[in-house]
Amino acid sequence: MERPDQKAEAYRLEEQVGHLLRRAHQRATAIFQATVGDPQLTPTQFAALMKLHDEGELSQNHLGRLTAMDPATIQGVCRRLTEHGFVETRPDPGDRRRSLLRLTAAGAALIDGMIVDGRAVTEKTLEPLTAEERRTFLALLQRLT
Amino acid sequence: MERPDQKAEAYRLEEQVGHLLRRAHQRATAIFQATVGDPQLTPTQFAALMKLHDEGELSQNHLGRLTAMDPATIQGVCRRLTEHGFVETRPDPGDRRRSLLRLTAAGAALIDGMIVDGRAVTEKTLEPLTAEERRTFLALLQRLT
DNA sequence: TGAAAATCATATGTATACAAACAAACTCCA
DNA sequence: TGGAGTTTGTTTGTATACATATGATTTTCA
Repeated sequence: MERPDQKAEAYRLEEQVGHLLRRAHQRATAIFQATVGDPQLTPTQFAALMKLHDEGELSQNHLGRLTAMDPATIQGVCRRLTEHGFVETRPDPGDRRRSLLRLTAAGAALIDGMIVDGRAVTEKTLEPLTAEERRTFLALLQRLT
Repeated sequence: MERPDQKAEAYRLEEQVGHLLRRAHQRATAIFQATVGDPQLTPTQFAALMKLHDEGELSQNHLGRLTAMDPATIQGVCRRLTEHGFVETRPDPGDRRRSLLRLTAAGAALIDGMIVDGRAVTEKTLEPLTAEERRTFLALLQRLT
């Protein structure tokens, strides 16, 4: 005799973590774009500028590690940020493989004014949850990375 | 006098929901690819096949809504699934704008064998959490979509 | 020291993801 | 009924995201 709880449980796409994470990420990105209406800045570009703001000069791959982008991805992000004039490079004097990336004056001004927007994005994204639920959720989410 | 909790709190990228969701989604995708070693099937392709398995024939945009993909995205996914022989189409007899999508025999066989893998992906992705934490996390995550 | 291994940045190819624009077909309702 | 508005699917363009390959450089260690 099969026990009821041993029977094949339906596979519901809507309950799979991967699918839910994908949708939650889509929503967070949409909120970012709607909130940071000003420039054509994406979440990953914002993350890269923020890290350069905090850390100063960084090599491209190092910046990628700090923002969770692989070398191919961070390369494109940095190229576009450079084209837009928010970032500039100079050769690393101690390692001829590397270039050091840093914010331009325009990039620094942009990111300074956007920290407020960044907080608003997080606030709006977590809006469906209470303060305690937010803490719980963020703590659990951090353990899944 | 400023109260300590009123002072400007540092903006830490590592604590922003959007960034954490992006990283958690990256991890879930990587676990999917490592677990479903068999074919070159992506998470979104898997989701589309699963919905066609559950719902039978669907129009392309309808399938997109059920799997959280916009018309341009689901178009590419369906084109590749058709090219790989997992999906086929016929004209909708009642609406000349639409085509009806359905699984081929190969597609049905593939998805039947992959439901087990799907469960394993969810299991591995949630592995850092206890059973109760998983329930809590999934409940909160569902409310953020 | 000198060869093997690792790292850096780049390049190519594939796959989401979405905005915007479009033509064809359908629905709604005045 | 007939036109306005909507829906369907496609196309173009931009931006992640990653596997894989490559050449230049640096590090490691036998």
